Amino acid sequence: MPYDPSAYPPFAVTVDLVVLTVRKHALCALAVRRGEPPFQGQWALPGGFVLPDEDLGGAAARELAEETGLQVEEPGGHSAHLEQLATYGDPGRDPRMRVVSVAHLVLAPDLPAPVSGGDAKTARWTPVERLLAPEEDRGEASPGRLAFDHDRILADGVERARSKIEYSSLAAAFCPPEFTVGELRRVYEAVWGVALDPRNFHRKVTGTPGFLVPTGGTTTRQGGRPAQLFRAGGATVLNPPMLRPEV
Amino acid sequence: MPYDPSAYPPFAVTVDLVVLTVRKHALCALAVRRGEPPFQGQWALPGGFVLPDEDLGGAAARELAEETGLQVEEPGGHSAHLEQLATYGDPGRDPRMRVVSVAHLVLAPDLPAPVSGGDAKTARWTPVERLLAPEEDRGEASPGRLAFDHDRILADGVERARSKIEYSSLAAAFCPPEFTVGELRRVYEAVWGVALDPRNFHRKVTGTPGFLVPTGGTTTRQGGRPAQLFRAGGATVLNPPMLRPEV
DNA sequence: CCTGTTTATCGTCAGGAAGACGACTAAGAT
DNA sequence: ATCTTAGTCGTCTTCCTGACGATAAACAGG
Repeated sequence: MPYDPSAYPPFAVTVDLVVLTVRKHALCALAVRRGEPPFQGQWALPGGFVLPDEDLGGAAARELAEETGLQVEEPGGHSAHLEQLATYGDPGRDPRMRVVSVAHLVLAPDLPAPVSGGDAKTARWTPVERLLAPEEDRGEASPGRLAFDHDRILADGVERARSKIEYSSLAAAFCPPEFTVGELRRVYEAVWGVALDPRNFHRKVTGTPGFLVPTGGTTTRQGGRPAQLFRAGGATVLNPPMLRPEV
Repeated sequence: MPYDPSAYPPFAVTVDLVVLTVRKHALCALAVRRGEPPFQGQWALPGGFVLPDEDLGGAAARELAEETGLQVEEPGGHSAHLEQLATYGDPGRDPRMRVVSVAHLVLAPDLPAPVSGGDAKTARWTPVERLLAPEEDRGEASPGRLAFDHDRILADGVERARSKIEYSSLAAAFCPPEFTVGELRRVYEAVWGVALDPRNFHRKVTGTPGFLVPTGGTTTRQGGRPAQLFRAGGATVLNPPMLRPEV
C-alpha cells in the first residue's frame, strides 16, 4: 500500500473530556448542553477540535481550562490529573462527517464554584450513576442520554477511574492538596459505590510506604475527633493494590 | 467555539500495530522495513491509513491480516488478541503532514512460518529487548531505532502487555489453543524476563477457578513427564492477580 | 535393563496481608 | 454532663504467597 500524503482520506480530529470529581459522596461527571445541531439542546461531554499545531494532551488541557478553569498539574489555582483514555472513530458516530475523537480522562478535586471560568455555555456536574442508568426518565433539565457515543466514552472513563485507583495513588487527585485519611476513604467509597471499613482502610494507606506523607497539621472539618492531614506521597503505584470489595 | 465542519483542520488518521509473540523464550515484536521515504530502509511498526468507511479496530485487523495473515479472534487459521493501545498525534511526528496514529496491540501465538500471508514487504520478528535497548550498535540488517515515534509506541505496548497479564488471562493469547501449564509459565517468564517457581505457578493457575479448563489430553512435546493440556477458561480477570516478582 | 536428566505435580511450612470487629480518643452538639 | 461523630490503635482468624522437599513419568544413553 503506497503511502501517498496527497490522497489521504479526510478526517477531523477532536478531543472529548471525561471530567470526574467527587461531590457529596457521589462520583460526578461534567456535562455541557449543546448549543448547535446535531443533538442541539442535548447534553454531551465537553470537547472540541484539535488545533493544527497542538498536541493531543495540549488540546485536552486547553479545552479543560476553557470549560472549567481547571489547570492540569500546575501550581497555583486548582490542579487536576489528565490522561489519555481511548480513541473513538466509528464511521457515522458524528452524522456530519468522519470524526475521530481522542477521549481524555480528568480527575479533579471538588470545586468551590460549580463550574467556574468557563464561557457562557451551560455546564453541570451530574452523578455518573444517573448518567449511566439504563433508560430511566430523568427530566430534560438534567442530563440523560448523552449526545453522539458519549455514553460509552463516559462509561469507559468511569471504569478506568474505578480500576486505576486500585493500584495507583490516583485517588488523591480527587482530594484537595491536604486531606485526611477519612476524606480519601470517602473518595474510594464514592468512586466504587461501596462502604469500606475505616480501620482497615486506615491501616492500609498509612502502612504503605510513600503513599501518604503527614503534613503535621490536623483538621476537624469533617466533625468528630481531629484528623491528621496528609499530602500525596511520591509513590505512584500501590503494591499490593487496594482491593475493591466483591459485590 | 463554533463547531464548523467545513473548516476543520486537515488530519490524516492511521493505525500502527505492536504485534507481540513469544519465540524461543523471548518476547518478540513484528517490524517491517520501510520501502519509501521518509525513513526509507529503516524499520518501523506495521500500519497504514484508516479507510473512509472502516472503524479503527477494523483497520487494525485488516492491516494485521495484510502483514501477517493472522486473523483476529476467528475460528480456523491462527487467531490473535487485538486491543486499542493509545493514540499518538504530536505535530511533527510525521515530517510530511499532520498524522494522528491510533496504535493497537496484538498478542499472537508463535507462528510456524515466520511471517506468512503478507505481501512482498520485509517483515521480521525481533526480540523487544534488542529493539528497546538504549543506543547499541545493532547492525543495519536487524532493526535498531524504529522510524517516527515507533520506539515509544513499542515501549508503551510492551508495558501494557507486561502489566495486563498480571491481572487477566491474556497470557493464553500467546499460546496455541491447547497448552500446558509449563508452556503458559514460559510465556510469563519471557514477557516479564524473570524466572518463576514452577510449583507455585502451577498451584496459582490451576487453583484459580475458570482460568484453565483441562481438555483431558496430555502432551510430551516439551520433554519430560507428560503434562495435562488446557484451554483458556472463561475467566478474563485474575483476582488476586499474578504477582510480578520484584527485580 | 538401569541410570541420569528433564519436566510435571503434590505437599509442607513460615510470613504477610486482609477482613471482621473491639476498644479508646477527642472534638462539637444538645 | 452526655451523646454523637470521626479518627486511631489492636487483636484474631483466614487466605495467599514464596521457599523448597519429594515423587512421578517420560526419554537418552550406556
